[in-house]
Amino acid sequence: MINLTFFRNNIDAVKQSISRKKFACEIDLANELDQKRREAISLAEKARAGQKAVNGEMSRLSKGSHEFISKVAEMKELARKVKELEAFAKQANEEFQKAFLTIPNIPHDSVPDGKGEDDNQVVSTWGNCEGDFPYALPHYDIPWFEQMIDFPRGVKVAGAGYPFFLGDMSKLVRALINFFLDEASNNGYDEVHSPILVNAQSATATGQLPDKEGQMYYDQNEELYLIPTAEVPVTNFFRDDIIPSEQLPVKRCAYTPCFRREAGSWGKDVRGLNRLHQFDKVELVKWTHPDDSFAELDSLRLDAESLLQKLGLPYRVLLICSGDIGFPHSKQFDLEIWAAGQKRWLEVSSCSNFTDFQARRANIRFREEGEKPKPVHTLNGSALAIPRVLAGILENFLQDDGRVKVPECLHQWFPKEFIGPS
RNA sequence: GGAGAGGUGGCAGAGUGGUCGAAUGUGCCCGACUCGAAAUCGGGUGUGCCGCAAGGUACCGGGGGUUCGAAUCCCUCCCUCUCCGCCA
Repeated sequence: MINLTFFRNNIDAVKQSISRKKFACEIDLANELDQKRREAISLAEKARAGQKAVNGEMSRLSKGSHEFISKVAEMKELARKVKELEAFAKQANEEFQKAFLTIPNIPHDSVPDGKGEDDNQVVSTWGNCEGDFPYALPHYDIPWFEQMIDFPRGVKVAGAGYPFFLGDMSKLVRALINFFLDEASNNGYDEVHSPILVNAQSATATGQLPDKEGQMYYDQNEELYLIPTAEVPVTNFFRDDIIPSEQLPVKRCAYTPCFRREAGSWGKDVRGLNRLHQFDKVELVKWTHPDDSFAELDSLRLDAESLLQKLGLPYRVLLICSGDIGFPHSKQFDLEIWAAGQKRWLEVSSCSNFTDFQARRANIRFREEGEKPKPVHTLNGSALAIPRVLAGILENFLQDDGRVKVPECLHQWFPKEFIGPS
């Protein structure tokens, strides 16, 4: 959530900024409910103070005394009133909180205006983008593709979007995970292995709830969500914590499977590895001092970019426009690789600064010498999503002999020069 | 899954209906003593919300209830520990 004091004092500016985003929210209603809530709290607390004062007197009286007994009778009415006012204040507060929770984060000034993905800005490109790859094929059209990535068996066992990766392909997946994790460690991110189911409170803190309720798999028995990204459990590690300021920035990385129902988006771009219900991803997460978060976003993005450069995959960097940016995001960059077989861009990373939006929801704070605790800024980025990176490798590095050349940086974990039919 | 015990401030640990945001110890900070330190002594030491402020209010695992009044009694949920069962 955004800063309440700022919200109160800058309603018009907030309205203006948020109107740049695509999310509908009732700012006036929230503001109205805030005022209502404050009045209600004030009234309830005044009544309660009166009650407490009399109770203090009563505690000094002897229980059987006339004075005591008459006070009990007198206080019954006040007690009833206090209860009523407190219930009203509680309800007013809940109504406000609910409305306030639907207000998205304010986009940063550097975020360009735009209506949708067509208005995203290409910030930079690297490598042979949209260039000539003479032997490239869409990865799903490579003759031996289904020998190594078995979709029909996945359909039988689980459903569409849950393929098996077989033999060398499985090893290549593992090599990518190891490469990404080791690179992250080298860049100063501490590795964590996290839960892949989370409770509603965690999903709310990072902003998946209530915004993306229908996109997550849910276990009704345990009331747990399968994570759509490691961002959720990893960020929530510090929920309700105060991080000593000298520890900032905290940098962590995690490999997890990710689960997305992709409700509504099934039907387009679904072939092969482009969009799966379950996929592997290494995620980078940072908790930073508010003054440093945008600089940290740039370095986070560069950390992710360096992986693509080492893999030799051409890519472009998109600065996501206001109309396409996510709900809790302040600023967002996407990295898209050029998949030469499909002749299209594939998003393999999204690097974002959430400023204090998640930190307020999650109550993650830092404390500076002699100061009150303040919310940190949280950031995260994929580094990287594995199936689409794999798709890029298969398509771009396909040779005339039908085999795929494996990038050198993976040889430490995948000690073969080529992958293909055995 | 079953039976029992328990969840109090950074930590330890009292408190079983009233003056309790909460004894005491410990840790931490400031000061005194000291050349300096240790020891000792004195003082301080949570967070949120409402309020311009003074101040008020809330928080003893979460939620609900009883009562004029709840850390304390009742209900419920969660978690931890011990024993049993099951099991990677």
